[in-house]
Amino acid sequence: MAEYNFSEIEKKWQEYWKTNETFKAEVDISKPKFYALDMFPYPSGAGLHVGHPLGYIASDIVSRYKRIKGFNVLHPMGFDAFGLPAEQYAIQTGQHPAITTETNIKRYKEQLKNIGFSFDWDKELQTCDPSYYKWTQWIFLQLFNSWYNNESDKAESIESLITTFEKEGNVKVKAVCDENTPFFSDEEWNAFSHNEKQTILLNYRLTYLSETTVNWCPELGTVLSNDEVKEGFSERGGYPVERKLMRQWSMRITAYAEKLLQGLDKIDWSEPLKEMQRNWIGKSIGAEMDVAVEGHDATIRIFTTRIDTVYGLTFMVLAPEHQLVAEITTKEQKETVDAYVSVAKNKSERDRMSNVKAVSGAFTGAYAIHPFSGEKLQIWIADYVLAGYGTGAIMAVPGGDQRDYDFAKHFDLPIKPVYENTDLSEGANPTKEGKVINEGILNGLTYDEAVDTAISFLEEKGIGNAKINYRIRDAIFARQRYWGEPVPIYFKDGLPYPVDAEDLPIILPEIDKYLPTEDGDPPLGRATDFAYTPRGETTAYPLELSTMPGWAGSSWYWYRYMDAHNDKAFVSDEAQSYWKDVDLYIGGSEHATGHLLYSRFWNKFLYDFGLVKEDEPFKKLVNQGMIQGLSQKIYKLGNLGSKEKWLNFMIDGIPTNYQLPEPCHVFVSESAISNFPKNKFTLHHVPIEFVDSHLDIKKYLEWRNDKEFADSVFVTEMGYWRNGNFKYFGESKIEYFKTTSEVEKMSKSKYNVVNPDDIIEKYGADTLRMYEMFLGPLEQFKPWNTHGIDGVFKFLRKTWRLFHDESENFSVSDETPTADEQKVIHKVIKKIQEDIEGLSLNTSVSAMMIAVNELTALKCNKREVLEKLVLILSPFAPHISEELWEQLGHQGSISSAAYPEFDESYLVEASHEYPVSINGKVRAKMAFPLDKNVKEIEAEVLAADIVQKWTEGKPPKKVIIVPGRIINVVV
RNA sequence: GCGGAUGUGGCGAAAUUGGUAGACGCACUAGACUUAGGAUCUAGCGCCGCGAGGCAUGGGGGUUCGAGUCCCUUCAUCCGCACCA
Repeated sequence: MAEYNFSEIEKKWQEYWKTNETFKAEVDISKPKFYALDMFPYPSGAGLHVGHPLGYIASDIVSRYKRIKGFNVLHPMGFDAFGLPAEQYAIQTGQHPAITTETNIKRYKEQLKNIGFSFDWDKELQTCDPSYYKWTQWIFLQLFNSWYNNESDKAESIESLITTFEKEGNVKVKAVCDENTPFFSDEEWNAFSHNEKQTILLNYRLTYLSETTVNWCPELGTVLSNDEVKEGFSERGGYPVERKLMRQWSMRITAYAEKLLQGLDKIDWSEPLKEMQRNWIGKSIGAEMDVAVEGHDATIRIFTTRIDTVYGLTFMVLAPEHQLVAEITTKEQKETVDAYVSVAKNKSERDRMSNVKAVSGAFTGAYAIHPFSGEKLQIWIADYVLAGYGTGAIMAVPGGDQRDYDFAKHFDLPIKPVYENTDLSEGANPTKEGKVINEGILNGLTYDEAVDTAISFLEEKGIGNAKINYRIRDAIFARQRYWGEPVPIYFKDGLPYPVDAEDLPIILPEIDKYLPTEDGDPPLGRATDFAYTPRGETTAYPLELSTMPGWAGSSWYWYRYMDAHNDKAFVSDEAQSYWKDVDLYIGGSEHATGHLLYSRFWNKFLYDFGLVKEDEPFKKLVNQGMIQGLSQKIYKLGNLGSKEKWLNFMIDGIPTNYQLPEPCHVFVSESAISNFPKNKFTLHHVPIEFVDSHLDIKKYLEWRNDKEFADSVFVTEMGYWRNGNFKYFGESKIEYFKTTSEVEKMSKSKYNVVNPDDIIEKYGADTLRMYEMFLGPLEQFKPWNTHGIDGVFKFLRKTWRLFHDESENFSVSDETPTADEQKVIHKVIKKIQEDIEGLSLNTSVSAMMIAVNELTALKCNKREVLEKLVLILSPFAPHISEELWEQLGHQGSISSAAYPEFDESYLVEASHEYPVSINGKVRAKMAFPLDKNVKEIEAEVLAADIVQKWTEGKPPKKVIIVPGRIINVVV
């Protein structure tokens, strides 16, 4: 037997697992289930880097642990395969995105397999596979055919709504629907034409087509949802995004706002993540109120969270887009208002954001009547009031709100205090403390009383009510792109109709070019015969040309893994009743307001129809931190194109000039950078493989592969390198050219990607797995560095040696372990168990190292101990564990073995075994856990309650002592 | 501005949840074995001090017999949202 030969062992066992289908997960009601899920990757062209598997390793450790703990574990992997990068690549190269995607998936799978995950590859899914997206389309149809009933507080079939309309119209219906839906009676409904009915139903459907303001990205040629836009730029590609009015598909996620919020309380997610979702949903409790406009029938409806401050209302502000603006603006003010509106309209989202502090607005010339006091109030428009939130109009209370205050100061509008002891000379007083002053029915009341009183007043007068508002908007659900799921909708008379579920999937058609058509239609407009003939008809109607957004396929995929090959249903009832929900979901926090919110939404919808068993899909969720790369950069004098003739710099404070042989590119070592004037450099990324404490200049130039750079000069603090030769400025000779490094996200363009395959080749997958865990807490962001990896590798080699003698032969003893050996192994069994349950995987690796060190020191080679050691090691380092398990004489995979029980009696400290007595001072023999010595200790009893506990009871069970002092007594 | 998190050696980090701070690993130092060492083993390794000892968990204050841990305050860094009424 040879030394620890990881590559041979790893190959052998990966092969074994594959041929024996070791990790196949089938419904087995005799065992408890455990579902460990990873966020499936989008297979990009750059391949996996060492950061990707971090979460997968963690979930794999838990999966393997749960298996030997007796659970039936579902641990699947698949690919989120539709998306923009493959399509952008297709546009550039003409290659079909399916081919790019397939190639990338193949590469990903190879890389994943090298790491030795216990995935059940039989369950693999790809969102771009028609047998998968058939069911994505099917769920889309369910949403299209549903509405949300606020009365029953769940989604119901659209048929039930039609029945209600036919019987009693929509007046009594409490639905989540378009706010502009007119009221109608049963007679009116029945008198509507077919098309009118369909148009109205769109206001109720949970996926619907409507005219809305969307995020339009001209570069990508598509609309984007709110979570795909970051600070006015597209998340993918970073292109500018505009607001634009378009007829678009949306998902009525707002119907589930309250449930999505409530549900957060019962799931085990990290607090920051829940907070992000709460923030995104943005519930605020307040009131709505109608404010009459002088000389008009129209009233302005406003939303406020501070109805208690209504007496501080001194003017009104409308959003520039508000529909009443045109109507109420006076002739005198028309020009000013129109000008302001058009400026506001043309402001891009970015300009608006960068200009948050600037106060602007225009007076409409109209006046409103204060609903409580009857005072006359000026009506203004301003872009600090958003059309998209609340009612697009506010009551301005400059005494209580800083923005209103700034506005009032700027335009010299009146400011009134609301609460007692308010100083308004510097700013508004937004607090709720004290009593309301100022005249009126709220005078002298506290905040709570004032709110109640004001709302009662509004209700009495019929001009308002309490109101809950949510910030979350319906999600735009269409992309004018090719590489996505076709929307199963056809058009007749310009109205959308669902494709019959029997006719799914609507296959993504082949097209000649992946660009919009000349008419500006999405790329699907290029397809010939992309049409649908409804059952029982002979006419073919055009199908929807948009495709679904990237998040469609990922909003339900965890159910598909349960029953991946079912062609009768998206998941069988049997599989779903067993696997139910995800016990542990690991993935990045960047999906907080996208995937994780949409998934919960779809899940709750499916739950309403009894299609799934749990209303929350992910019981426990952990965000793994990103592993960042350490980029290497070099300084270049001037721009990339510019050449230098002279080197002007300082040495020891003396200005120095060197004439270069001819003008050339000049790179400067980090160590010499301070010799040069500042701000003359540009920084360029260098592939990290050329840097090993210093830059390998030859390799770098070779890589540049550019004649123009061939004679570049590389300046260090002592001289410069050129064409393989070094010229020194003085006596000293230091030739190393230093780069500068920076922690950044790993990416191809920064040349800082570390491929796990390289690590595996050098150290093996088991070392990679353990090292990634050892790096630090799972949730934390951390840069990748290989500095500690030797330590982990040494540990595995040491472990191997416990089982083998000096001549590398397998050698274990059947003798009974000593008490010391038992203590070591039981301590670590307990620790690992606690750590895995708590996902504290970095400390469990440490614990394992300690155990192996201790066993090595004890020269322990007892079978009983080593078997247990292999078992607890197996989730972390499965390959070496399988090999050792086999050498110990076991048949088959270790994953069918049982996790060892720990025996508490080996772990009890000696403390309570020694008699203790009390007499002012206490003498006791105590075991000290850390130095493991039993010492005689003199301790002084200080705390009275301890003395009492001591004297009341029998001999204490446990006494904790630090030198000189008793610190606790467990009776 | 609002919300959330995090601050411990040269570095990654531990700390049984209020009980000997710095486990474990890296780096470093010395020694042993070696033809050699980027192999292995042994010892040392927070700071000050020859020592006894003293000081140390971003800073300041508090509660407690006892605080990295709890409370108040302050500073710094990171993340999310951002004119949300």
